[in-house]
Amino acid sequence: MPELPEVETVVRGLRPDLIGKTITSFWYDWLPAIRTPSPEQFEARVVGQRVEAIERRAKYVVIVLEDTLLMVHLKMSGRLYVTPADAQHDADRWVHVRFGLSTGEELRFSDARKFGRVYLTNAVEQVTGPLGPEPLEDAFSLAVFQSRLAGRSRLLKALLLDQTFIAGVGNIYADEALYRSRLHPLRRSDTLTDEEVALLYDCVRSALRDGIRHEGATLSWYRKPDGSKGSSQEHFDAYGRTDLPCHRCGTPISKIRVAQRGTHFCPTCQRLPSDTG
DNA sequence: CGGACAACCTGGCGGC
DNA sequence: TGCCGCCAGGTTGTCC
Repeated sequence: MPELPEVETVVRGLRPDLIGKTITSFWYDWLPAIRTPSPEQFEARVVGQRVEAIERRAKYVVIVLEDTLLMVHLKMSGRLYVTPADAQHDADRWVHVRFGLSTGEELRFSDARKFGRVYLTNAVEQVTGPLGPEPLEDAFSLAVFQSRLAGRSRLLKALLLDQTFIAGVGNIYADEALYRSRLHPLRRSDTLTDEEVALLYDCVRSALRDGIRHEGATLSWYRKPDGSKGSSQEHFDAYGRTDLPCHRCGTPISKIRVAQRGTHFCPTCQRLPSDTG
């Protein structure tokens, strides 16, 4: 589910609910969700720890505890939220990890598809492996983008999805960024002009910023920590708009397969140089 | 190095 | 209504 805008929205929503509270218990019912360390170690290291801050790196939620980092990857269908602990028998059938809190509430990790994972670590990179830069940080300048493109030839769609190239872009915002830039998803990265590189750089950032502004996209599973839906999906130009008219030219949006992912684009606005149209 | 593909899981939806 | 096949926001490992 969640890409950078959705994870950022989760992080922002969790802060007021969680910062300053202390974890008093640990429970799980799906062992593979406890990625590292062992459940015994996990419990020993997390109980008694106060939440000092909550951050995001790529698509990971990073909960800063006094002596360790609690990291969560929501993958496709994961949710993370704080709720009164007596709400144990409500409609959420997919809760696999609970952290009891000093307030009598609990931090829940819920995940219908069971792809999501939780981690304890002292170093973010130990969990994430090598990651590209954060696209919305000031340090990610056009010059950085240009230098990361140098000497490689990749399909633009695959490149944007590559977390070691840029961190946080997923299938939705890759399609939206390419639509905005009028670049074809099958375009090779080494065929871009300087102007196109600069345009793509701007479009990736604006697509992500707008996603955050709309508090993420709720397609099926994603919810903000307060349970409400994001509205980013109401503003898509490409993603999920197969056969609907392009917002710029009216041509029906096409859907193809690129990098094994459903890929939506306007065949009129987003031409390959070889297209004679 | 780049890309295809399978695997990890379950739920929702369209088609018959 | 019921069953079936297909699709899904992500990542990782294998193979060519």
